[in-house]
Amino acid sequence: MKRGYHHGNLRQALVDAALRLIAEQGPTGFTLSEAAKAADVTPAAVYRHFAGRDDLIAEVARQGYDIFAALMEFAYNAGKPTALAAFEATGRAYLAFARKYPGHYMAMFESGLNLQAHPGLAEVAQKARAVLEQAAEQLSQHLPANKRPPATMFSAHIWALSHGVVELYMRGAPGAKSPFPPEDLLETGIGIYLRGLGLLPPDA
Amino acid sequence: MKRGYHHGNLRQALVDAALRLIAEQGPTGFTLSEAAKAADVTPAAVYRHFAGRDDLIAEVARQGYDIFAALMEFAYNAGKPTALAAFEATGRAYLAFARKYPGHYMAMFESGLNLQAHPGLAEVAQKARAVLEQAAEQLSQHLPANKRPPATMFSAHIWALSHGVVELYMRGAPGAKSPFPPEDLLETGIGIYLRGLGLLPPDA
DNA sequence: TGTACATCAGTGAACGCGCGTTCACTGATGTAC
DNA sequence: TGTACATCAGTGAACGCGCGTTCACTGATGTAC
Repeated sequence: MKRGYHHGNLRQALVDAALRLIAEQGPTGFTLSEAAKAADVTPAAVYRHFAGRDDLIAEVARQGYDIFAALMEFAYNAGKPTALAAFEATGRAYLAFARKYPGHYMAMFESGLNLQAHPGLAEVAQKARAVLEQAAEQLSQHLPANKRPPATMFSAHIWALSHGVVELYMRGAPGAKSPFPPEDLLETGIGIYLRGLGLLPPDA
Repeated sequence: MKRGYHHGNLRQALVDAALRLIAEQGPTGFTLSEAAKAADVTPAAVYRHFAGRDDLIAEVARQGYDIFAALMEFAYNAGKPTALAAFEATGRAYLAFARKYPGHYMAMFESGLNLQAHPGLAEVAQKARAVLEQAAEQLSQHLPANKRPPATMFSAHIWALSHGVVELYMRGAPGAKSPFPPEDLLETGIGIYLRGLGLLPPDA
């Protein structure tokens, strides 16, 4: 494990330590000093790689959005050629991401950091959002134009439902336990929603 | 404003100060010392009325659940005799509560406090939840028994959607701005969902 | 291959700060007579 | 109504702590010759 005086890749080691700490204690419980200690390094060393605490969290979020966008993109492509299958796959991918990358997810959605304040963060966040919007756009082509809701509203509904399921039913949740597996909850919820749009047969 | 040496109702004054601070800075940014200062009192005085910082937050949440349950109950009753109207009214009430009582809302859903750790908190939370579940139960009576989802799943969907809308589209949101008014987003989302359940005509 | 030197990643000590919490206290308030 | 006294809400000082951040430094690494 001895890597000599210089660390080798301290920057990413700090990100990884931050990820673990954020997943364990939430983004606000996370401290720069702890992350430094976890990486076997003095707190001051962090400043060789990041402007400060917020900048480290922002980098975690940035990597999160990257992974997230890639995952959504992959799910979307895997679901093609059916617009419906592609759309449903992105919904599942949302939850899978939240489960598999809790530290990233928290840094992205629960740290309260300002997307505009960190260069590049807003763009990569928008890129992730765009995948879902594209899936919604394609799917809404299957609706008669007159009763077609805007695709952005469409995807906002799904995004909100997914986020709500994660926050309320996937976390160790405040005291209560989930009545249903989050995955089932989202799956059925999206199913009912799509039926309501006329994209699934009423008796499916 | 002089109320003499004794404060009069310091307990509630501290709760009110906490509410304002939590609404402004989030539940984790909130400090006991600031709350004390806002109530024109020494930090130590807080300990005459609360066991500590967490206990004060818990009391804010407790009062929040009380108001929340009352609001939901009122909306539910005002929507009767139609099960559908009653149900939709509770959805609107959820958002109205989040908007009108942001400090309470944050203490309840974003402070990460353990419902079980504070006596009475779990009960009052359950009471609030029960109102929505009751509305869902009644509404699901209008569905053929064979294709009726469990009412708890039903209400979980609506709860998740509502919470997601609040977190993602009602807050000053991380950098982005909402594409739609949150109220519209929830209204249309619930509408589509109910149509999917067969509780609204397909062309409504 | 060997030497001199520049670079710069990480050190270690220190800082000022605000936090939650404790403690012995004081003096306004309420009550008993 | 007046006096003596018990209560207890709020004071003020102090504590230990961990935080984010700064600074002059050191010594391992990489490069030029």
